[in-house]
Amino acid sequence: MNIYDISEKAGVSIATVSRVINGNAKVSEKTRQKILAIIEETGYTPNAFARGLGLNTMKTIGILCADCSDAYLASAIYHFERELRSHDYDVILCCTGYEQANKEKYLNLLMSKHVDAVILAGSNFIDTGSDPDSNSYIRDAAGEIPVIILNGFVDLPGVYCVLSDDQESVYSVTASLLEQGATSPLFLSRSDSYSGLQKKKGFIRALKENGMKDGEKRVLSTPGTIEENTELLLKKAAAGLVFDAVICSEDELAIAALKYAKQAGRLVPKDLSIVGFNNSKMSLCCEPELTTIDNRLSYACASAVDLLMKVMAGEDVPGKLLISSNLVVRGTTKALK
Amino acid sequence: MNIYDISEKAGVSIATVSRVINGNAKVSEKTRQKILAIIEETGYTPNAFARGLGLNTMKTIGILCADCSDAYLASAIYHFERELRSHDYDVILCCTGYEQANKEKYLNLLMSKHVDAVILAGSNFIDTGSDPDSNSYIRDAAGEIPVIILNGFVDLPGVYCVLSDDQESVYSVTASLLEQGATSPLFLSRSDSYSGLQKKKGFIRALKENGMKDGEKRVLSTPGTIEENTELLLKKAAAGLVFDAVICSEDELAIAALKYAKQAGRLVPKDLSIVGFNNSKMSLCCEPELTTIDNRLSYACASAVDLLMKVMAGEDVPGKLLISSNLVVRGTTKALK
DNA sequence: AATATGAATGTAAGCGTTTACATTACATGA
DNA sequence: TCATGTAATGTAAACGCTTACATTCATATT
Repeated sequence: MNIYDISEKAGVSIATVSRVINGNAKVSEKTRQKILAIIEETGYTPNAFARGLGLNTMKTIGILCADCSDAYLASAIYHFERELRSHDYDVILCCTGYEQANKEKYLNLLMSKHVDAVILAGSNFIDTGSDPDSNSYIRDAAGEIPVIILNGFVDLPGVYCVLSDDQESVYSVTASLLEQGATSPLFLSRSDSYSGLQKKKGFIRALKENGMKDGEKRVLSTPGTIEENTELLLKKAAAGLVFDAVICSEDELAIAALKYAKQAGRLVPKDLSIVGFNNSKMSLCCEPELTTIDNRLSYACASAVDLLMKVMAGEDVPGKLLISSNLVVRGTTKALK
Repeated sequence: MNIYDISEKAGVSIATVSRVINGNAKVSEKTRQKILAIIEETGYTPNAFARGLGLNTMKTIGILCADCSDAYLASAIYHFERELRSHDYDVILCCTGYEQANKEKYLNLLMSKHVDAVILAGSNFIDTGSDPDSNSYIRDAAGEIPVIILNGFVDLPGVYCVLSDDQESVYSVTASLLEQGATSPLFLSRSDSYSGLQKKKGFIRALKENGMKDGEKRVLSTPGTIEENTELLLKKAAAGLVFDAVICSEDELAIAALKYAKQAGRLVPKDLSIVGFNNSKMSLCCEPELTTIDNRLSYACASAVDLLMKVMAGEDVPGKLLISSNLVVRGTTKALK
């Protein structure tokens, strides 16, 4: 069943059929109805490949992420997918599995499939090192199609970044904690990704403004599982590290902090305050439930798709869109403003 | 840059170039090397649309799920994607958002994109009701391309089901709990999906074999959030429902049970045993950590992809593949065999 | 030396669309 | 009635590949 069959049944040329399918050229109302009826009746769907060949687009967006089973990224993908589909775009998903080499490889693969744009979900796609050419693979892609980055920033033409104001939110919660009497806060971070770095900066800035010069020393960078990080805190404390507040770059780290507190016999939030990040489901699984920073992911994703649609429509849009976060106060801190 | 450019540079015909790209016909080693070198040098990639048109396949698998931000499905998708990509297949992702109408709509959409096969991730795609034609949308799809179902079973030609032995695993843990002295177990289930039903059956069977005829009455079906389910248990207990063990169809329900226990002042696992399902990250976030059933998702996904490759290679494979589960004993039950 | 054989390569016809350009049909005004 | 403009439709080329079939070429066989 192809466009010739339809045109024959309708007694018109294939061009006319194509025109009613694409709805971008004038066709008399009578023939349009007739063709539509036949399409409906036969259940004909245009061949996507041929369409792609002719139009050089398949209405498909590529999403690249490290690991779509990560709660945060999974959520982002869900929102992206639903939002994009409402605009009639498909989603090709690509997970790098945190393998460095896959970033460039899969980005190129997506390009070769002629996706109309690509979304890099997660700040790990940005190299924060000093090599000026480290993000060149992004630049190359952006030269051909729009590139959207979620929670990462790089200033390149054709790259549009949507990020939460991580630095500000960590700064602000740290400042509140200090104001409330905390004297030795700790910052737990998963990695030195772009957003991890921003959060760290916010933490250090808050400390500095409160006369604490040793900010850098109060930052613990650690990958590792919940269990490993619980161990790590126990060890650090045993080794003499003092802390009465832990601000984390992810909820999972905060869970580890909470487990540490249980095992060390410290009372939360009386002796120790804990703040997570992302307002994930995990933050509701523990006792007490986590105070956490909600970076309004679904709003960020919707904004990103909005922005993308504008870019593809040829509109002029800024290369950076900042989304403000909300602090969700629960049981691992005293009341916070 | 197209195949003509390459053929020209190499001084051969486009057929020869095509042959070395596809590697399925004889080309002299000398010309092959020459062409390969030119392809490498120019960075040429064949146009995927034209390729699709010619071959009528795009090496793409569609994955349909209700909600890719659900921890379990997210994990499944991750494993599927990586496994499929290692076989050089792309993944188009489609989330129905639990909307009934989207199941058929998106399945058809995937078909119209000429995916080579489709994976239905999650048992919610199977209608367990009595309408004999309720799964006809699956049959229609399976008439054209292979359909893989994860954790659901329906006996139709062209449909291949990979499922964990949910009934057996719930039966077995329930039996162990009873043997250990539990007298009034409860089963918490999210929904009457195919796999939910199997789990329920296992629970009821274990009860019956231990002389308890009121199995059905000891099953609580509940959607709802952690908070709502905590409330539900508090209310039921207040209304006189007695239970000393809770077996859940998902870890999240077990978290609710744990929260109920905390609020009701019941000791876990001394007064109350709790068993979750899926061995998700959530099961590690609480105190004590959850005893849970690990249905070996990554193995199931790998097996499913294996099976799919065989189907597409024309091999004869069974329509049902059962994956055995493992019980992971942690802190919410006493030692279990 | 003539011929058969088979490997390597080329030719050209699809695959199913879109769309620029050509054509037709029809209404309008002179 | 005829030229003119416009709306509706048709024709055919293009998109970039795959592949059946045709051709060439080198080698082996007689």
